[in-house]
Amino acid sequence: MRELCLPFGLNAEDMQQVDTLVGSRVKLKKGDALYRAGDAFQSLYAVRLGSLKTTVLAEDGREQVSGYHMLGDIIGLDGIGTERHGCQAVALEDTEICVLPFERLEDLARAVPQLQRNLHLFLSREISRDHNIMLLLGSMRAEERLAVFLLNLADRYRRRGYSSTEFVLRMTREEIGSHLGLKLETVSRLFSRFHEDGLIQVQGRAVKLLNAAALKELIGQHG
Amino acid sequence: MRELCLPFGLNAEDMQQVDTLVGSRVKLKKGDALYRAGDAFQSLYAVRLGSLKTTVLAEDGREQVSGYHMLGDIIGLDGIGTERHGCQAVALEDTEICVLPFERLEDLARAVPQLQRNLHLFLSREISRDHNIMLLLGSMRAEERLAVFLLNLADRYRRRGYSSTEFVLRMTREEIGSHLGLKLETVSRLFSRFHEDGLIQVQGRAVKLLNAAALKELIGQHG
DNA sequence: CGCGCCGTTGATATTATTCAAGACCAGTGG
DNA sequence: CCACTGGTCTTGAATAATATCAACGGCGCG
Repeated sequence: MRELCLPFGLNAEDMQQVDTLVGSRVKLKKGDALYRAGDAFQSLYAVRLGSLKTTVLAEDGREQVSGYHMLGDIIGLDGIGTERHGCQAVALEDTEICVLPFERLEDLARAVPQLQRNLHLFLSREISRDHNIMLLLGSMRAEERLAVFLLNLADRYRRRGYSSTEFVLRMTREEIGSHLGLKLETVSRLFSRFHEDGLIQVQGRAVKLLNAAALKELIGQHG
Repeated sequence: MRELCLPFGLNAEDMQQVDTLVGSRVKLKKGDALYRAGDAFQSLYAVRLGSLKTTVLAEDGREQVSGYHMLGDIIGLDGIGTERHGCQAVALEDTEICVLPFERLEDLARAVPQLQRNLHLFLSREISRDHNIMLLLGSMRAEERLAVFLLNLADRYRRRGYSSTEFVLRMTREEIGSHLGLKLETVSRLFSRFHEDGLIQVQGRAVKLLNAAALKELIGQHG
């Protein structure tokens, strides 16, 4: 956990300080909201166990999954600027969260340069991540989008020490579609097609990547 | 400028410190790159005059306009996490930039809480902005996208004291399309349609909003 | 004046959505 | 134990939205 999260690279002394930061732990059941759009922003949250989706809401009620978050991810970063959360975070399974009160985090960041650096890294990476999703949504075909999604997921599991070729999706087809700017039927069809083509094996939410190289090749083949 | 930018809300004393931060000024001509994808990250940049587009690059060479930036905007935020700029910034007209060396900015932010706060605000707002673009790209129809784009532009001009109803686009149809996930022909057709429908007046890049309310209504009407 | 880039518009093709029906699956209560 | 239910997933056929291809007009600049 430490390796992935904010305290990365801190010495023992600083670490002690950071330990005082963690306000509390929260346990969520599947479907519980960690925060909702419009809630006052007070804290960032680190995922300790389980996974969540975050969704952006449009004024007209439209909703889009903006991210899928697992162990070590920091969420709530978009709330800093607006004092209100602009999106919603909902647990996809039983999940545990560390609450990081943001004012204390800012105070501590002034005292501990490495922590400041890490905070900036996380903020900036979120921006890069979002840019990549924009690229995906704006210029990729449906097929490519799903391939990117699967490979990205595989990579994140790998980094956390899980199998990168075999995993169980925590999202429904609809949630995946919402994240990728596609309809659930399209996602379903693509899974079937990938399966037929021998790229993956799919049974409901259980996915096995059979030919990651071919999935990678798929990306970059414009319509 | 100060109102919009990082030093917002600082007292005179702190302001003096911040003044020492600005490393240098850069002048760009139309088409010049402020930085390119892959360049080492060292500084953030504040737009003093003119405008730029930033573009994300995919591995396969695909390119997408990720943002359009004007007076007071801070760009380069995505480079912090990766040590390399993940995107490219190109001037759309003659443009002047303040260079803000990031290490010094971090040092100063530890000393000046309000500056730290502002930096976090900018980072977080960029995230919110990106989430909104994701929503646009993932769930809006072409028509809605252009309406959002125009209204957003109008709002930004308004805040800067320019006319919010009459302005000259600095981007080509292709660049607008790239930003909105559309082809240039589609953008052109939409401009024509909005014109026919009396929503806007358009002549090349000169745009006049005739009925902003109707444009707003347009948003939220799903396919 | 001529060249190149930009923008417009039409006809056609493609892609993804919509609508619709049914299968599957887990949990629930009889 | 089984039928029932609601949510999820799959698949097909028809449809709508946007992309592609292509031609041309205009404008600015050397």
